[in-house]
Amino acid sequence: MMLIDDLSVLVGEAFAAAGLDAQLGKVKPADRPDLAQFQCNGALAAAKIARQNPRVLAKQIIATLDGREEFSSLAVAGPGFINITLSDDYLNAQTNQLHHDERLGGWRTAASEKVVMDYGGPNVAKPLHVGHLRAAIIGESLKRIFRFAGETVVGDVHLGDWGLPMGQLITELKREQPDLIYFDDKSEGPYPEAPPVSLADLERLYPQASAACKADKARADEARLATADLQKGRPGYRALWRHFVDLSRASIEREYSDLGVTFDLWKGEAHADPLIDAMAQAMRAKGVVEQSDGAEIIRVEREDDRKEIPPLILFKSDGSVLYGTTDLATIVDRVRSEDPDRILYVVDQRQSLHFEQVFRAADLAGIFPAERLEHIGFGTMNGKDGKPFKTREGGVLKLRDLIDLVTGRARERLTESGFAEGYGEDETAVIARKVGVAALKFADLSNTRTSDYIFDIDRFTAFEGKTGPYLLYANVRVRSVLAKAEAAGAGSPGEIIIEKPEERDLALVLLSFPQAVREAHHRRMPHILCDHAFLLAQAFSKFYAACRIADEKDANARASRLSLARTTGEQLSLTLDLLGIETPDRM
RNA sequence: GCGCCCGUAGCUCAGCUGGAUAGAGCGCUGCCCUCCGAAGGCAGAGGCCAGAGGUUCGAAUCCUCUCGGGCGCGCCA
Repeated sequence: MMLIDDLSVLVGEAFAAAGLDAQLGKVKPADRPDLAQFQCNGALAAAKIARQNPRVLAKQIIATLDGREEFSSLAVAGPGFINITLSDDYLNAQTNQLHHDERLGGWRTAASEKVVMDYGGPNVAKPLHVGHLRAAIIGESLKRIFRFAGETVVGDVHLGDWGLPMGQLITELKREQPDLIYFDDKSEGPYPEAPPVSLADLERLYPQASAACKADKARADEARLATADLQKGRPGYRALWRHFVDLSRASIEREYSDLGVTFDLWKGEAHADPLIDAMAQAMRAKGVVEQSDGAEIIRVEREDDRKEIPPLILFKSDGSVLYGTTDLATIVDRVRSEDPDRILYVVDQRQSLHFEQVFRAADLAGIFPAERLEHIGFGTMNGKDGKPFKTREGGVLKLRDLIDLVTGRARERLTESGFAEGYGEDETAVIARKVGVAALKFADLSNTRTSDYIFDIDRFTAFEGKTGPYLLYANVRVRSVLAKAEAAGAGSPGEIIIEKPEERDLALVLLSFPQAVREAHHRRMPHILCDHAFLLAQAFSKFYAACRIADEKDANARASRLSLARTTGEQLSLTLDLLGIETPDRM
């Protein structure tokens, strides 16, 4: 069910009856809510094609529709807009239907697909930082939206566990503890079960190594060599690497989980490694691989390219692989183990050229069709100076610190407002975390996915206005009023009969939910659902301010409003859930 | 150099498959709790949609150019 489609069909039939394209009957919410609820601009377009007066055409369309029970008013306005207002009977019927729908009107795709979604990309030995935030929360939301829309989704973290950083770690550790058995080139194991380092060591070693390699070419070469050895299977290095990965994974998983982000697969670049040789063989046999300066490359440029697309390097001149190679092999792995219809990469927009190369190479090699590989790029989080965000000390802000910060602010706010009085320490802590994380996620998700935005800590921890906490607050008030009604024996929710303008507006927002889901899914844009959640919470707040609910004297009105409130609460929590935002029962 | 993205209210952002008076939040000025949670509601001030051309009955939206900002461009990930 989708109100706007039903209306479009009706109006489209009127256009068809006039000998015009039914597509012209497309109805959308009115730009001028003071004049109507919906509008159709088709007469203007039709007039252009048919070389007729748009107002005359619009009148003709209206004449066909006039008298239908769906409408209370149809009018021509301005140059030829058709303004549409629904009859309350029709609106009541639609709203009651939505109220009884298990999916609250939620849209579902007609052609369900199996989708692998890649929205992780954390690196071994590096704690998550704000740079991982967007991928994680946009990906988590898209996963939920896709699933709600009826797709089958497999989320994969795609751990960065196989590149040069691994060689850097190995060589750095070797400098500190050269006597470890892992570095003995005569040893083939077995190696100790316990890791030779702690997580803290790892997080210290990596930046140390990275800086050293940048400063000193010899160190960089050494790390490159170690990377190549690791990839070739040197036993000591493999054993050491296993420890690194295991240590990191546990910590990374915990941090994602604090954000409410989960993955179905915890594979990494290394999983694809064993597939590389056979893949390369097949590619060579297919004739898509060339030699160039000692490296093996795949040329992916095309005649009609507007820019130069560099070739994808399959093997470097020293024989080791790059992330393009592992990305390709990862597609091979995903095809084998998941057999997906589509693969989505939720990765920073700046990687777009890389993905273009990988997608083309995959297509050329017959691994997977490029049109079913999508780079869901997102904008960079910048500081107030417009450059990628850095802390005052110039470092990257760790996700853990950010979560602690917003949770702390939420906690302060909770105590000063007196909301959490008498809730007990455990519950208060849980609420503070939910409120803080909701603020964080909503602030990020409500930006258009593809655009860069300014990371402003005050905005991320704001609790008024268009924020996560405002939505949680609205949701909590719905629950609260319903609980009060029940406690007071106010009867149960009944048939929705709209009387006041605030009720009408709320109903219209409720009925726009399916569109929001369809649009968010179609464009892979969670911010569309953020807007819906905000509009819904706002419409509810106005309704709540204007109408008595639990203590309304008239029993029919009370039952109707209880239904409206309940439906609003359900749809609001559902929408928040699709955004990956947890809702406390009270706060 | 080539290519991509962006420039909308004091600030942060929507709107961009062309359509009426360009929206929201924050901030600012007022008002509203003897009434279901004021993290709320109501009202107000605030914009030549970077600039210049063009297409069109109609442009924030499409095209061209200019200015300003960001990003990417074969052996890092």
